[in-house]
Amino acid sequence: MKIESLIARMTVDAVMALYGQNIEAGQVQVQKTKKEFEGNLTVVVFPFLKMSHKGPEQTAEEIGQWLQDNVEAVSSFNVIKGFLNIVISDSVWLEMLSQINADADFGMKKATEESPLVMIEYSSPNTNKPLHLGHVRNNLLGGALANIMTANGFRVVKTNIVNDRGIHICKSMLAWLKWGNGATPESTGKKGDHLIGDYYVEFDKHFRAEVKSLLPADYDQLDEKAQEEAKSKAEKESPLMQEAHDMLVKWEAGDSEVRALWEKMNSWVYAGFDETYRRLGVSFDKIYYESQTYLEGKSKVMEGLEKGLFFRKEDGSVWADLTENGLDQKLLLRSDGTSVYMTQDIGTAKLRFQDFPIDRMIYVVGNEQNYHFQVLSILLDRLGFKWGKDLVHFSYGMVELPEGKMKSREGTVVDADDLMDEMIETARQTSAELGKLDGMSDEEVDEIMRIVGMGALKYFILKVDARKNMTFNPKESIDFNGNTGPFIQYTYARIRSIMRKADAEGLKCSEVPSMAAISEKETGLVQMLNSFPDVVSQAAVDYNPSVIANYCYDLAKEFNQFYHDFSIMHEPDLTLKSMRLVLASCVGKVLRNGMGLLGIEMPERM
RNA sequence: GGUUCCGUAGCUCAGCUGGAUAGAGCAACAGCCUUCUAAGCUGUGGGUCUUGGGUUCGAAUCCCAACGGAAUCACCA
Repeated sequence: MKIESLIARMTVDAVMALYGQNIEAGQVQVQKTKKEFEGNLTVVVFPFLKMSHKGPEQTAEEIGQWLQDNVEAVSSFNVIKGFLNIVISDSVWLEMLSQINADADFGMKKATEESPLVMIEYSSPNTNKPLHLGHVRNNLLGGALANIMTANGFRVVKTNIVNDRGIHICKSMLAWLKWGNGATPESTGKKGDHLIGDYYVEFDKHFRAEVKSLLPADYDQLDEKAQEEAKSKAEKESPLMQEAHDMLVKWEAGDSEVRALWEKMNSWVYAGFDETYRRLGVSFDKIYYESQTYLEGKSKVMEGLEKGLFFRKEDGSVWADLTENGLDQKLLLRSDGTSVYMTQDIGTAKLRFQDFPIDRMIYVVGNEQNYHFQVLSILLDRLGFKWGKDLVHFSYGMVELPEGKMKSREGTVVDADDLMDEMIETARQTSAELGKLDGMSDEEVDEIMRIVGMGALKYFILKVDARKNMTFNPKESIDFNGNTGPFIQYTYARIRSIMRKADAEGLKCSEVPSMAAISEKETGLVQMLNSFPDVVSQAAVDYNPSVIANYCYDLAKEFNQFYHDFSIMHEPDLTLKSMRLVLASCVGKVLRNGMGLLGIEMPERM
């Protein structure tokens, strides 16, 4: 049993024995004792004053005395105001450490056949542009969440819905045909997704020039409203846009030439995405493509229409009435019968449910789509999906630049590949300045700099609460000091260094000596380690990887102070030395496990 | 205007199932490399937790209101 629960339960007994009152264990507040006071655990006694009819000090004194007399684990206590600080005996800590040490997968639960099946959707890119910083946050959160759910004993299916059809793809295709001169990733040496992205930009450039030329001569003299109308008219008349639309129509009709080009260009993009995913360290168990799911949604909506769940307007469009849910009416099929975004998500849900017995569905999608998922949840529930009502929209905040949102028009979009390259390069420079690279082979340097650079990037993004918008300043490159990934990696590398030295001396750290004297600093570390499983489960309950990141930082920080105050390898007392080796080894293990959940690798040296 | 989210140190963020003197990092300043890796450690300065009410023995945390910011409310995806 956990030591906190034990104390809470024994406090219940104490209140019964002393005051004859029955309370629940849940009513007892047991918390970690603050650093400046002596003790390991603190019981807040204010809630019991009504039962004891005595002052806080006296009540705490009585309960403390009872606990010390009746509970073996309690070795002493002290009272400050209404706070009962309890000192837990050394043997309890040593036993706890021994258990943590014995469990290689400490904090990780295993799934069984009966475990609930959770499907997590993340990434969900469009195939007309390369991935940017916003996608990086999405992918890292999605990947981390998948790890966290797995560590909590769920069966997890990671999925990706690729938006591979639509007008935006046609724009890229058209631009490539017109101005591409047959360029390929091979001929240009460019990643496929970047190549396609360039033609998307190219289209936009020509398109805007064309629109400008189509504007009436007196455009500048018009008032704002008239300007807007004129612009919208010009955009519709634009031959380029018409061509793109024609291409989309051909695509829908299955025109073999258009389809062949579409497939060729998409395959370039996928090759590019795969490389970015590989570097980010994320993967998927099942990928869906909108080109394969968008028709499914239509049939599902028609099914709902027949059942009377939806209604048809005079112009032929199909709607859902959500007024009883406090929302508006929502379009599901256009008057021309084509599907909208919502329809596609319904279709995707249908296919997923056919493919897997899903118990819970988590969508990792930005908070700009909160309304969409509120509606989707209601619609899926009406259509009879058992997880529809409780679908989880893991809604994360936007990544903003100091001057505001990223805008592709202004060229302020932070590209994912560039960012990773920069992080690794910065890691290399920093390391070289610190003289860390001496005596390492080129391969070793490459590998460690990749781990450190990516660790800095991932930690930077995952340490902040997923729900909040975050600011990224490209000019001030991501830090390597303080509350950062590299700090935690560095702490780990030092622990590994100690382990190598111990190994060279022939010391084993498999067992905890039962009689070692353990200091307050050490019990603090053991207590922290022991709370790791709670942190992991809290991260899953709140859908928030940041609690793990912040926990790892706290643990690493605490160990660094310990490392500074105590010498492990120079400790003459062998019992103490052996206990500290186990402690260091456990800290290393928990740091590796915790950071592993965030998808952050740990270097053996750095 | 409706809905949702956010407002904590100069900056970036923790803390939020109510508990002790609100914590880190960055930036500034002062120390520490004969000691297991100084990407580290120690210290100093920096706060009306947006504001005003309410509940409570006790509120950054819960409730209400105001102010400020973001997102969304498309026959876009």
